[in-house]
Amino acid sequence: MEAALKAIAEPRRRAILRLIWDRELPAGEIASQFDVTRPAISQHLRVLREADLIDERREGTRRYYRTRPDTMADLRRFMENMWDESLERLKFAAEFEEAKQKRASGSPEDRKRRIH
Amino acid sequence: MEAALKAIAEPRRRAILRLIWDRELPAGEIASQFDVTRPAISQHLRVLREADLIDERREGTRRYYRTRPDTMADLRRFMENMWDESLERLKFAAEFEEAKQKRASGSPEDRKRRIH
DNA sequence: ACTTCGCGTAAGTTGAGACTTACGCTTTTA
DNA sequence: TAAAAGCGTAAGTCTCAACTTACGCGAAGT
Repeated sequence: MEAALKAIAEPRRRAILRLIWDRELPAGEIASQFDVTRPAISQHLRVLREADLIDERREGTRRYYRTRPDTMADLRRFMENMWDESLERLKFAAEFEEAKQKRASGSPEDRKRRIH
Repeated sequence: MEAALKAIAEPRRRAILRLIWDRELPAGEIASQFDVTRPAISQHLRVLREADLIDERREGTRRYYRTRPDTMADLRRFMENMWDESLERLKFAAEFEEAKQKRASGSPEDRKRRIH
């Protein structure tokens, strides 16, 4: 997950992922879409593969790559969880503040505490 | 958006975001939660602020920070869009393949093309 | 006014990462 | 079996980023 996050933080790797989302493509054809050398793309493909973001299939001398939907789904879920957690904690914090307000308006002790 | 993605790719910055999700905290208290020096945290806070992921409020000599829910929501939407696009393209590719199959089983020309 | 507090910033170091060129490996083809 | 195709890997360069220590700055206390 950590590896996947860092992998998609790189714009060129996101472009590669988009390129092989709906179809598998040999490394050479992927590289031909970019203005960097083939080894550079090969190294990007390695990063993506080690993050489980793409599959590799060898056929003769060619290597076909394709984006893995399941890991992409994990990534999406991770962001959703991050968001849901934040919402829950916000709700919790709001309730706590409300309770504090009530206590404060009731007791003089709390009123004093609120000053400082 | 690019900046936000790179910002959350760093584990320590995600930890900071979680720390100030439901409450604002002065820089010093944030730094005290980690085993790196205060300037290091200060620099992380700068990255997060420039990515619009946190808000800064100055009060006297203190600076209070808090996570911005709206930018976090943008980030979540970005991942969802990435995912939705992939689904659409997969569906499109599947329909195309199906059509190709039908044509192939009908015409001898296509059958020959399919071999190679 | 002087000091202390709570910070950010400057400058330097170190390691990671995005590239390049050179090379080597495996599979197909002549 | 020799050559070519289609790759990955090694090694080196350069930029960036995550730290460190040293310093500076404005606000608050004394």
